[in-house]
Amino acid sequence: MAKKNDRETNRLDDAARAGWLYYVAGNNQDEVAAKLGVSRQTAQRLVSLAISEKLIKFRLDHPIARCMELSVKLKDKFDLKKCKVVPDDLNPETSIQGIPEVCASTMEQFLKSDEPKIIALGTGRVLRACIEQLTRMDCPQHRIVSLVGNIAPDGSASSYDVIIRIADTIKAPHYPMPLPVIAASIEERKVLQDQKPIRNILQLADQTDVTFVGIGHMCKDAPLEQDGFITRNELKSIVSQGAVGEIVGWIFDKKGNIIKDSINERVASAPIKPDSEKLVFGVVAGKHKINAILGALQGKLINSLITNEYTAEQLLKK
Amino acid sequence: MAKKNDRETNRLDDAARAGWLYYVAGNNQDEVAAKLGVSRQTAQRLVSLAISEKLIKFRLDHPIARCMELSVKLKDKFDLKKCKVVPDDLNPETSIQGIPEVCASTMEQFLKSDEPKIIALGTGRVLRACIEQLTRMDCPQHRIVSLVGNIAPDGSASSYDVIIRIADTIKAPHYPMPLPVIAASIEERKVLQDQKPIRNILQLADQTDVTFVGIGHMCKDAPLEQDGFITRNELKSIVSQGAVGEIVGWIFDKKGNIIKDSINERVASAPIKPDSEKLVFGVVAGKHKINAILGALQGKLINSLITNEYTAEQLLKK
DNA sequence: TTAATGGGTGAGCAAATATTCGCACCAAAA
DNA sequence: TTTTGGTGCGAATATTTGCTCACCCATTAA
Repeated sequence: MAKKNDRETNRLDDAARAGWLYYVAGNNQDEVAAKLGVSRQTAQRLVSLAISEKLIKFRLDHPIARCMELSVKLKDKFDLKKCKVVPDDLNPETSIQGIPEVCASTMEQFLKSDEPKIIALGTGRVLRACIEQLTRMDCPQHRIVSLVGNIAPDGSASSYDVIIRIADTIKAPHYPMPLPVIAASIEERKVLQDQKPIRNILQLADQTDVTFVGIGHMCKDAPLEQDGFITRNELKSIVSQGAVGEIVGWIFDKKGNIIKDSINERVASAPIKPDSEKLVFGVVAGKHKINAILGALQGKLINSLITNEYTAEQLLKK
Repeated sequence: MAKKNDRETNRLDDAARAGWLYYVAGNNQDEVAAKLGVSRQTAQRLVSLAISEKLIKFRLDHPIARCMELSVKLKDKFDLKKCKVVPDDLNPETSIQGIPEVCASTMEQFLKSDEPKIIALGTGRVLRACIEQLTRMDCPQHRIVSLVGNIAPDGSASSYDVIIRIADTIKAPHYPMPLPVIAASIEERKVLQDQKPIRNILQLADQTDVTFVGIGHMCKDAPLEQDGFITRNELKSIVSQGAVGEIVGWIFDKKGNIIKDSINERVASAPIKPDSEKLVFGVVAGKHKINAILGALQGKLINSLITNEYTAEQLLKK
């Protein structure tokens, strides 16, 4: 017994030595092998043993390290396909500092592809900031489709519509949706959506390869209300039914279920499919968005996330 | 200016990310590249940037780590060819715990070689313990030679002679030195050493490829006195001349110079050559040995060291 | 405007590292 | 004693990594 223990300990000692020589002293495995008087293969085994036995630890001295950790934890906890966490700056509770840059570079990864892709976008302040960070490029192979109407209640084009803006930057065929976000009635929605071009767009939206959406909160200063798509009373009513957030107009509860309500019945946006096979990025951060994000994650309305440290930490606390 | 700064910061951020993904998350460089949206080459550059910028730190969670550090420092400070430091256990001030094993495995490295080698050994408690740790093997290609006489003043063979013991274990031709450590007079030494076989042995000792010796201290309980090779008065006398230690009977001062004294003139051991090209291991540890070791190191009587953490630390303090 | 400069890039190759496989060894069980 | 399961080894092989080189592109100086 003691013998066996001894032998194991010795092996671990050697592993530690090998790990030290390899990582700390910067020897290669041949040198490690020579210094330890063993074959190179054995040295390699010892090094990998040192790693697998956690004798050797890697530590990253950089603020980014925390973000990477959070990202992995979020992926784990919410079963995300992708997750990026940007470092906090000042006011991480309210600022989206840094997110647009990361979102833009994520988008660019897809845009750089030669293979034609359909990219779907929501609207909102965050996405708007994101596309402003995109670098100019020629992407005639891709199609950009809007999931959500761009017509404000007063008839003007929504100033947060992103499709028009992105068109300049990346020179791709683009498909804005000339509809209000929320129709006046169920009938109106039906008529509007039955238009041939709109049907076309909806069909495109159904085939999307990757989606980027913001997430709206439903408490005070809800974007839907702020932009005049719903009234304060409608807001109160739907919140009383459990609404915590909204994606391209679809209002959901804390489980991520779309609430059956007269508002949702009039939403003219493309439908959102829970648990999509394709990447669906939520691009969102902030204290007042936490519950909305949690809902979206619960219902798998999104399967990827771009957020900041603060928000990531809050999400992990729940 | 700010722009350039930003770009550099971003690059470091990416390097940190790459380093994290590579070392902490265990991705390979292709995966890192994919996740960062860059080419593999770029990912590789980022990873090596993370190393060269010291963003990533390696830490070894194992007692061995400290030993390796000490070993490197000792090598550096005393210009050693080899140095092994074994982890402290209980009573590192007096115990040689662990040293025999390491010394034995060091010896085995040489013994395993197919190329014939001449291996020289001193005597002493530590070396004796070392050869007891040797595993049995057939080494007819090597020759083992003793540097020091094995005859005690009373005519018996010294019980700490290691040559005889090692012969059983490794089945190599061996050359014990049938002499007292210290002759009764200069004339006796000359006569003894002029014997043909002894001359042969001394010549062999001169060609040694690698040497292992203990180091004796000269203060209270000096091994030379304990074993009856010198009297207490002789000890006192030579200590008053600056003696701090002895190797195979040669007594030296704190500079490592062999003291010109009537004792040293009678030492019948093979001469020790300072600053040898070949490896000369001192195998030694303990509080009361520190000054002796320091002397031997100063005079380059040894150029390699096997010791324990405690001793290593003490040596570095001086 | 053009030419030089310098940093970054990908391709391709060489070096280093990881893995797989068959074998030998050892210790516990039969 | 033989068997058996586990473990480590070297050799061969597959994969990964590091390096060099030619090139590109943005910036700067002429």
